[in-house]
Amino acid sequence: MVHAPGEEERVTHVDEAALERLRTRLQTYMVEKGLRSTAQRRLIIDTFFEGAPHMTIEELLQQVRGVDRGIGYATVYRTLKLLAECGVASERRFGDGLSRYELADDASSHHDHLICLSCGKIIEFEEPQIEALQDAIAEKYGFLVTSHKHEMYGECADCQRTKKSAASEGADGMRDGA
Amino acid sequence: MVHAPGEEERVTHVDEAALERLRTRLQTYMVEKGLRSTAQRRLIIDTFFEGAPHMTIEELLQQVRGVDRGIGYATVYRTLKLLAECGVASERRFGDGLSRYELADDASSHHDHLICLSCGKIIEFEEPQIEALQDAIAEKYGFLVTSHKHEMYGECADCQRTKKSAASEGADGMRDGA
DNA sequence: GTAACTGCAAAATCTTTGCAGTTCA
DNA sequence: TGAACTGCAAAGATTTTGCAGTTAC
Repeated sequence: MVHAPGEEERVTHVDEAALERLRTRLQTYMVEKGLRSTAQRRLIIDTFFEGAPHMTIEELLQQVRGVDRGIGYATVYRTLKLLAECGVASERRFGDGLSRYELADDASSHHDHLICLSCGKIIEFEEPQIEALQDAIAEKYGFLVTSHKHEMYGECADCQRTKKSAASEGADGMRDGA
Repeated sequence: MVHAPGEEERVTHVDEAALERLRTRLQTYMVEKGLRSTAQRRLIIDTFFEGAPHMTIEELLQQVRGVDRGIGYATVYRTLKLLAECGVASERRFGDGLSRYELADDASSHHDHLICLSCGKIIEFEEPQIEALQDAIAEKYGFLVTSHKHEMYGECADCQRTKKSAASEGADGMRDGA
């Protein structure tokens, strides 16, 4: 769980029932398509379900390699692609060039992101009024929305604080530095 | 201008005064940093300022090569990076793995995007109420927002219509074809 | 038994960088 | 003149793919 230390933890209370639903969906999909359950897949999938909310491929790989040293990039890529295909996971990119995956919105509720460009922290938020306005806009354009992405980039409270105290350390009793 | 044919064209009325401001900002930045104005840069920059709203690097390169066959990828990349550095352009990624650039928000007004996954069309929209809600959320988390991204993915009105008529063609007496 | 899966390494993309020659100021 | 710029090609980074061997069903 990578959440803002001082912040109350919003939104990421994963709903157990929804998690079960996702696992069932995956199960069904795999049976339908004649896909197999291998040790590697189980490990990757479990790690993904239980791990931090916005893991990169790299992070996930490192984590599964902690259990099974021999797992390769390709298997992780292929497995996450499988999860995305059946709607259990969504791929997200936050502009740092890395792909991250998160559980589909059924499990954690509908949410969007605040991303700190200083420390990389990702905070989730939820705002029903924004969702409502979005729907209105889509309707106005006759657009059928299947997914959306709403991200705000900037500096989190902690980093602002750190920067400010670093600045005042620099000299003496002066005020805020630019 | 890549806009929905039937749609009223929103937002992309570029404000000439703002455009001038951006050119001035660029000019100032280049002088400050001791950067030079070369024929290639001028061509790329003009093409970018006058071209379609969300060009990819590839598209921009093709367009400038129409004028000067010898321009290389690296120069386009470097020039757009320069524009982004001085706040004249912003890089955007819409999930197809390509970088696109658009003029900074000073020129066209604050806006966000509807992206059609069927035909790739990008529609811009503007919704002050959403901006206001965003600000409220950022404040709640003590977050200092420097930029944001709000995208809705789905199927545009045209593509829905096309798909529907394709479906009814399959059967009997259908109506309008796209 | 066989079709799906795995790991590896090679390939494919997109973007950045190093270099030698060119050009703006 | 000389630092900045350009084009090319090589290098990087991330993701995908081909293949030969392995394994689930």
